[in-house]
Amino acid sequence: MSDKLEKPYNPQETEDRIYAAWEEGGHFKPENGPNTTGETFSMVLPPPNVTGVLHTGHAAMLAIQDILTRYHRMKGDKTLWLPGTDHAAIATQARVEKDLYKVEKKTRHDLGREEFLRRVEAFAQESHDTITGQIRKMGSSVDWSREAYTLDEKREQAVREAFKRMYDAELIYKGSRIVNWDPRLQTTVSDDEVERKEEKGTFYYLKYGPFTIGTARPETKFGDKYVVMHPQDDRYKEYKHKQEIELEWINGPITATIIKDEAVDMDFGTGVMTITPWHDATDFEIAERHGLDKEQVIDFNGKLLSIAGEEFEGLHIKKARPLIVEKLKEKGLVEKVDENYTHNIAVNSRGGELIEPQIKEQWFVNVNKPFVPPNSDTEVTLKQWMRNVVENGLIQIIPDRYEKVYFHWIDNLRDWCISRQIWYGHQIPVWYKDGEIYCGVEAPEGGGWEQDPDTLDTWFSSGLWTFSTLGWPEETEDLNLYHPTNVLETGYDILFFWIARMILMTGFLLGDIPFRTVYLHGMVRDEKGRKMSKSLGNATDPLDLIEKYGADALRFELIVGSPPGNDLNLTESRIKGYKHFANKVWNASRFVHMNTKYTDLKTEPKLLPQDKTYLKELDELTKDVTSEIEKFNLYLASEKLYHYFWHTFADNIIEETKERLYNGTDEEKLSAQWTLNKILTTNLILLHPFMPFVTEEVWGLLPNTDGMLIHTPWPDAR
RNA sequence: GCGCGCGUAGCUCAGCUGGUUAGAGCGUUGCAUUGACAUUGCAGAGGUCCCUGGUUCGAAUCCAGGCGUGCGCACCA
Repeated sequence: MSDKLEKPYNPQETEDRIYAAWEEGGHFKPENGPNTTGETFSMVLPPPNVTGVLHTGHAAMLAIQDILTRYHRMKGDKTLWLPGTDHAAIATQARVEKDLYKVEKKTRHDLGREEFLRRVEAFAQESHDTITGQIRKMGSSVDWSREAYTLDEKREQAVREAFKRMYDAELIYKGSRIVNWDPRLQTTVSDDEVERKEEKGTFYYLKYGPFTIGTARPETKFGDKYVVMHPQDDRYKEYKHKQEIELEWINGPITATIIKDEAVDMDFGTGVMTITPWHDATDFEIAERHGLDKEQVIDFNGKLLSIAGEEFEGLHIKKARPLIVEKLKEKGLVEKVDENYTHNIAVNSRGGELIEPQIKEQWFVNVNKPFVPPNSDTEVTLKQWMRNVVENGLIQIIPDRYEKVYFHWIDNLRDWCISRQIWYGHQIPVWYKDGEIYCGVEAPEGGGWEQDPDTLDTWFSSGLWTFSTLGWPEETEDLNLYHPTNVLETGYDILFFWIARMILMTGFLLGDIPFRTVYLHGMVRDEKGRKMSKSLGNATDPLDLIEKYGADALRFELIVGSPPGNDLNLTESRIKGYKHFANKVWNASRFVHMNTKYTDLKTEPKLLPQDKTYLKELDELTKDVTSEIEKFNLYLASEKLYHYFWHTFADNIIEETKERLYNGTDEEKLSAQWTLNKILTTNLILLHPFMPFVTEEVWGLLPNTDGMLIHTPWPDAR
């Protein structure tokens, strides 16, 4: 065995073998850990989308979570890190639709729901296999025996149960409201999935009777029969008490009603505007406030309706706009044109298509309706609940500056639109028959019932993740043992999408929190701090980096010098440096091995004062590293270990002991041997969460160690 | 408009609750090394710690203002 300490360290030869030994030995299962403290420690893995492969951001997430997991396992907590993947509904469907069209020039409607879903599932399965392989490559010590999928049968049960309970409590309702409609994907998307993109366009000033109104979208103006002004705008005071005016509009004379509303920004444009309540959220709200008519102008495919007149009906808005502008000009209704107008347009962040607001009947979660949570007798709304649990410290967010961001988001939160007109996802557990409506976990008895064709927003099922994975709605032992989970570690970019929704769901369904601590990591960027993207060509595949430098080195790079919440610029030269470090660990171990292998070091010999000093420093290190990990300062813990190992242990202590090892008395020699072995083995333990592979490999090759390092107890800091 | 972050060596970045000669990786200069390691060691060069003012015995670190830069949210008729 000991001949294996060859040089230099070869991660490629080592890592897969070590991982297999851990996995096959059942070492990731909480039941098999040392479990000496009587405490549990649990985390769920934020399930990666089955839309492709993992990126370096995932790698960072895996590294951080694995460090916490290994630390707690070694410390003696009954430790569960539960893995899984996310069906990602719209993202996955869009991906498959894109491929389908590219390769076969077909749409999902050409295939039909059943066949199309078969294709998506095949794709998801393939993605799943790739992803779980990558998770293994990173060294993640997840309990594969508990692996879950957001769209598997058990999770389906949880989703239906959750839906039914919320429906019965009237927290889920069906209503006609303005939603974000994606005409290409033919589905709604939630407010958080809409992204604002800057676009250069043209701004038209139109003559609207005595007023001038501005618009970037002339094609929506056909039905505009309300003109809105600010009630305090003195420029238009002559109209303050006037209700109606006659004017010439695109398709002839109309009667317009003058509305006064404070939503108008007096400083923008001319301070007067017309509204299109069917296709704009702000306009919709104004119309609601004043009880105005709402008329649809654009259909769900982006084509103009009959309100546009025979001339334009059926035309797609893209084609119609120049024609409409032409007509407006002919009629003398265009007063001014601003060609250099930049504004933000709404696009679907899951597919990049323009969003057209529409009024549509959809399912919503009411965030303002009071309910009584389980285990409680006071009423709260979901909004209040989400705020309370963070405000009163039940949930701690690291870094804490994100608490402010979280509160701000809650303050702006509107009812959550949860229905999607796509096929891949959890179909809504509601059935209809002759005007009757039934909501249940199972389909109703008897024939003639038709299930709602819509599916649920992917975040609805992810919101249940901390407990649906543990067996809920059944009262399982896992649920009792591991919920609430201790830590939820994820990127700050999904604070709203996911964290907030988990808090919401867990609050209503369990009257509890899903986790005690939220650890947010930053975005992984390229060396120059640019976002990694396929189009820039700067996206790095973690597998390539592992191949080149080893998973230990990559993990170290993702941890050292990267405090919670800070973006990290991934630098290859630094990864190389950490590969050197792994090699340093290897070589220092070789040295200790060579000089101790024939010596029995089971009992502590009489130690020289110098060695006692070294061991005292070692205790300091242990104390420091432990406390930094407890405080989630992994970046400091790893840096301290790096420095101690290289510049204290290797550069000083080893150098100093050489003289004694080669020329000292037996007593001096034995003291040095024992000390070196002690320092090395302690460092291997402390380093193991950060660099699991090289440390486990070395541990197995040293003669004075027992068992596997993964289950070796964490040292007490005296 | 509201909020948040960052500005430290040529480059990319650490520096916790203020305390001695300010650190890392890579790069760079010189020397050394045949017995853990050239994936090495030692030594060196290189910094007005963005600017101004304040608090303090003492500030890269705390406070205020400014400049630069990045991000989130809202609005965008």
